[in-house]
Amino acid sequence: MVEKGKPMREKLARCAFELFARSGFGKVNLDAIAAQAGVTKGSLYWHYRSKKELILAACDHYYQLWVARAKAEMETTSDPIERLRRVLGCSVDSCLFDRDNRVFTTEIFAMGLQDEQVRESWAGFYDMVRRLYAQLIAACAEAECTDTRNPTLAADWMLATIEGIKQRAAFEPEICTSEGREEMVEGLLRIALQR
Amino acid sequence: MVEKGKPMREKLARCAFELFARSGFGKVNLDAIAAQAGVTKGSLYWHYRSKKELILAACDHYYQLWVARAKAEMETTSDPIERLRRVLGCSVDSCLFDRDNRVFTTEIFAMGLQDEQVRESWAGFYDMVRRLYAQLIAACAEAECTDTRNPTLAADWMLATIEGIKQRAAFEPEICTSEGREEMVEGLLRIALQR
Amino acid sequence: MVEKGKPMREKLARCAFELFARSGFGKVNLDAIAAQAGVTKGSLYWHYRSKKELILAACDHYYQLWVARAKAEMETTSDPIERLRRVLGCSVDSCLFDRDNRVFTTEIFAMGLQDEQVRESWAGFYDMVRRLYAQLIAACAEAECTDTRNPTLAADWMLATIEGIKQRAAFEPEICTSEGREEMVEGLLRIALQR
Amino acid sequence: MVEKGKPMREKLARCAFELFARSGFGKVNLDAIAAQAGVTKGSLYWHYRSKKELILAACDHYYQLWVARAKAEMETTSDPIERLRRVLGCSVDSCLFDRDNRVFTTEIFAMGLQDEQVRESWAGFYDMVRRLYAQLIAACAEAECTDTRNPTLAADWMLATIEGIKQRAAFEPEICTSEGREEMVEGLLRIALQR
DNA sequence: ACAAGCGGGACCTCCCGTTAAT
DNA sequence: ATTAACGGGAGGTCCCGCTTGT
Repeated sequence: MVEKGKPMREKLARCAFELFARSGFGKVNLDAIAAQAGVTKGSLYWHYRSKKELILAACDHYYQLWVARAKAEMETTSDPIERLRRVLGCSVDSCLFDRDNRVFTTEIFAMGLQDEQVRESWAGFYDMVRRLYAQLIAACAEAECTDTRNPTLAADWMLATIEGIKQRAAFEPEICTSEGREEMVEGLLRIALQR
Repeated sequence: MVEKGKPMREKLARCAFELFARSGFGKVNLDAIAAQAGVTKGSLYWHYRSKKELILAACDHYYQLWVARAKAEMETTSDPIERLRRVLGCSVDSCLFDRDNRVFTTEIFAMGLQDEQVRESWAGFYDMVRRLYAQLIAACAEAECTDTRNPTLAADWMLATIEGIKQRAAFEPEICTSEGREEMVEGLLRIALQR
Repeated sequence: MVEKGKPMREKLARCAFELFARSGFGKVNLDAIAAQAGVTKGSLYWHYRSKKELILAACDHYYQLWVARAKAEMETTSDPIERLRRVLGCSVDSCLFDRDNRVFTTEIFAMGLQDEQVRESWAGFYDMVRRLYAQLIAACAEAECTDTRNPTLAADWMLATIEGIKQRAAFEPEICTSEGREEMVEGLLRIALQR
Repeated sequence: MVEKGKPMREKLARCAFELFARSGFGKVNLDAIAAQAGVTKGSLYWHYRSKKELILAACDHYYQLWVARAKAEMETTSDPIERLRRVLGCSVDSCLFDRDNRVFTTEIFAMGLQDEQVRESWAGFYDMVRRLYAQLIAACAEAECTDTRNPTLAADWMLATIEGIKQRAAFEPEICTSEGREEMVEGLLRIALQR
């Protein structure tokens, strides 16, 4: 079973994502990505016209992964607060325990500061995440369990804090425990629901 | 006055910082840094034996800049809350209006994920910043103007949020206004003082 | 006929050998080798990932040359002593009249003192040469024309002396004549056959 | 006691010799040599005008060492054969047990193939060594203990074999034992005295 | 769609020799 | 005699993107 149906284009994007997420854009060359996908660079250039295109494809791959994970988490419960808590837990897990996620998102952020297209790509993803969190927060408000007046604003503050947690996790391994995770999730919930 | 007394070593570190902060580590080559300092690459090698050494020197330069700015801000008032507010304002300004600061810190963070020495360097700076904020927050508590029980914890959450603000600023230019600045500062004050 | 069939990889090894044998490893750069082979340094990198790999390839090329020459010489006669004499003559010729051979083998020997891989490569070749000479000497003994008891030992002493002849040839051009050659060959035969 | 009387020029030559003998000419830079001598490169260039001059000075230093060792060995006995045996033992020791000696002489030999001055320098030393050995061999003949007719020729063959022993020692550590040493010395004596 | 090979160039590393000052 | 600092440049490593052929 050599991965039929899934065309090579997607496989290359996935392999690119995996390697980029391990070592960053600068340290991964196109030969390595092609080799990881079982082809050569010439083939890679048939699917993508440049390294940057491949980076953007890796981003899209990452966004899809994120959405799939969030959706899966949301379908496990119908209680608004629990739902928010679980998606938050998902985000916190990525920050605390998933080094690849830290590397990839940081690389994207750094490149986005210099490159318009990458910035737009990431901004679109960020908006989507914000909308999703705002909806989750609004659902909590509707359930009368909180008095949140501006869900989008609450989501902004919460997302900002998540970014900082990701950074702390990289430099303070001691917070990357299950206890730390619970603290972070509850703290973020307080910010989100403005309790 | 062609900068005597300050040796070339520091000038190189400063030039390196400035170029790195504009374009990132990957896009700045040693020739450019040497040229900016008015010497050649051969001379640069006499002061720093590798690009990484130069990066670390640029970091130290950045840390000194940060400390100098924070100290200058702190000396403008003796009121604890106002003092915290002003240092926070300083941090927020860096995030919202100083693109170079965003680029440089992000590059450092990204590199720190791959390199032990850079990670340690940044971790040391981060600890220093945290201690400073914790002191400022504790001073507010002592002045009985708040009931903050754990200044270090409060500083952690606040710093995390600042990181996120930096990221948002990169992708949402619309928040980079003086009104946005005031909102951010007040919001961070609330987090710091747990009101 | 621009050398088809023989892939570029071998052509590069041959060009590398020729240039190395003329000027030594240190004075030959990869651009020169690539240019000699009619390609650029970028292409060279596709075939060999480092200068050292190329050096080892040049060694292998040299070994093949040596073997081909020895075999050709051996096929010219079936008399054991004459056969030994001719192979010896081949070796002596290399020492006395082939400056490239002197340069290349000396460079390899010098590098072998510092580098494990080169040392192993050369040691393998040396063993092969020793076995070949031991066989030739043993064949002479079998033909009852001598009382050599230990062909390998005899080969060792003989090869050692050949090395010294190579060195003398470099510093005493006056011994590099056809008369000198005959003296050397006969002297080495005496050592080999322990007469 | 910081080495008075001996001027820095000689100290530099000695340090150069030691470093060259460890790593070869190519891998030792002038800064390292100066540092080893406790000065800086600028000072080195006051004493020597180029790296090559320093190499030639290191050669002279080596020649002096060799002569001193040989003389010391010769003064331990007055018996001609024993005297020859002891000087030979000295040479064999250098080949078998002194890696630095192997490295340095090989580097000199390799460089001599490309550089006229180095070649002349080494040739002069080689002649001196040959004359010394020829005298020792002639002394044995005078003592009627052998029928050597041409001491210089005998010395040539013997020295050639010594070179080969040096090379074998580099690639066959198993011959570098005290038993191996005795075999070599006796074998070389047979060659020298044409027994 | 894919493979092999190639072209061109950027960049870091490294080092020799020089100079101004002491 | 000695030092800090510098200039200039060579060379190995590395990689992106292209071409050709199948």
